[in-house]
Amino acid sequence: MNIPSSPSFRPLYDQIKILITQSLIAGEWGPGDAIPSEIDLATRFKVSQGTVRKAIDELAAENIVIRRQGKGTFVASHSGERSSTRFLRISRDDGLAEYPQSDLLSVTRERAPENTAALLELRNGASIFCIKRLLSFEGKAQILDEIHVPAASFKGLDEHVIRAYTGSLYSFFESHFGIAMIRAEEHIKAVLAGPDEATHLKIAEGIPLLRIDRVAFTYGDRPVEWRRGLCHTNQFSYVTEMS
Amino acid sequence: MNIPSSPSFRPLYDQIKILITQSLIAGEWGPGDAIPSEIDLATRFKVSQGTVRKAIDELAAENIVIRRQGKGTFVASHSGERSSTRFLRISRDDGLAEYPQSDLLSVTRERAPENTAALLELRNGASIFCIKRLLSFEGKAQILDEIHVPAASFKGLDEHVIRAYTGSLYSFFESHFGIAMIRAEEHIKAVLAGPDEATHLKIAEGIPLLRIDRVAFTYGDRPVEWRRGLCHTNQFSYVTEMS
DNA sequence: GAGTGGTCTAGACCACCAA
DNA sequence: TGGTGGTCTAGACCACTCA
Repeated sequence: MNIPSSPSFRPLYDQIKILITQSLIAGEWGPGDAIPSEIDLATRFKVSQGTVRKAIDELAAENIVIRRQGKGTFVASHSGERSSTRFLRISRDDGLAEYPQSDLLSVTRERAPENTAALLELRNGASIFCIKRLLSFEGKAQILDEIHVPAASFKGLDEHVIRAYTGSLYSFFESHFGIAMIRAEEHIKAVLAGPDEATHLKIAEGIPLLRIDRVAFTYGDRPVEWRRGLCHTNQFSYVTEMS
Repeated sequence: MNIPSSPSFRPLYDQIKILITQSLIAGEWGPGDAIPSEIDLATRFKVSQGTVRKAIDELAAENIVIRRQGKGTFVASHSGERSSTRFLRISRDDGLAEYPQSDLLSVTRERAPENTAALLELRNGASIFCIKRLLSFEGKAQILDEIHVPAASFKGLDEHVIRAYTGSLYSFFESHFGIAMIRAEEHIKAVLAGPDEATHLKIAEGIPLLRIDRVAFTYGDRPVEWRRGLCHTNQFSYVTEMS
């Protein structure tokens, strides 16, 4: 009879992966920073380089970390021209990529209603910030966003700090609150433009829009943002790939 | 083993990966089949098991092949309850998963117009099949599909063969034409239901719908299907994940 | 128990980058 | 030139499956 020493087998590299993730949660290395070299981590954790390598390989596959041959391994970030478009799935039908301009409409503090609280794993009525903004491509308004984040994690957020920042919202979240978005789930429906959307997107009521609901997660799969985007898709499409 | 240094460096495992892919294209192993064991492939290609392993790891990451510990490595297939939903991103808001029922509307032979030909990499006017069908969840029509495939690759396709088959369309393509879909790109817009959609989906004209355009690819990134789905999203959503 | 994929190691060497 | 990630090997052993 073989009694398994532990209820479930856990490979070494998986444990290493967890340890690295914990260091990321603890903020030992922030977005954009280099993490220690494979050899350093191998000696720190007392395993072979190959084992550390496999752990980092998986983190890289999840876009939590980025490898650069000859330079090192870096914590993924939403800063920089390339990475700022990482979570932006809307693109022009003619394929020309362009980063949208963001116009802030309002920042308010609210109490989380039931469904918002559930999605962000907060208690009902918890304090949240609600950011409304308009994304425009080539000066034409295309997306009306309503973004909700827990106030507890984003202390000090207000209209002025956001306006003072140039760059993507997630890049702003990283640099001001140390919160890195690493994964997101989206649920998409087709809806009709109401009065509010019609005004901001400068279209007629009744025009069809994509309603894109997103929950975004940080390290440890902790949900930290819920947003709803209403997107005018006359010259734009939501692009996905699957395999 | 000595690799001659060529203008661009190509790792051994990458070459192995290409060789395996070529065997898949040649039909040496079909969907659902087991491919040779890592050791067998290692001796066949005269490399170490670790190198074959890395090649297969990548193929597995792309869902081209599926590893099963203790059993072997198998060519990915759309047959079977689990895999038939692999490319279906529409799901009920309440989370209950259910495989839709398909009602065939028509199968016609047509000449590819310019844009269809371009997407499928055919010459203008090439012969294609056009399949129209209705997908229903719990008896309620939700998606109106129009599917285009090159006639040259799907010889003998007609209404009767499709009707005689029970199972997903991609499963049918695999078993009857040996064509396995391994990757797809989708472009999504919001549109209004026209007369045709209204009739089939039993809704009023002007109801907002998702218009989902897909190009699907086989081994070697060869496009073999273009489809447009019009989807009623009252109780359903298109679900995606990103990282 | 034989065969498969999965883990882990140790070591050699290559490609890339920066100083 | 030294450090980093990337490749490749050979071998030992573990976990899983099935006959």
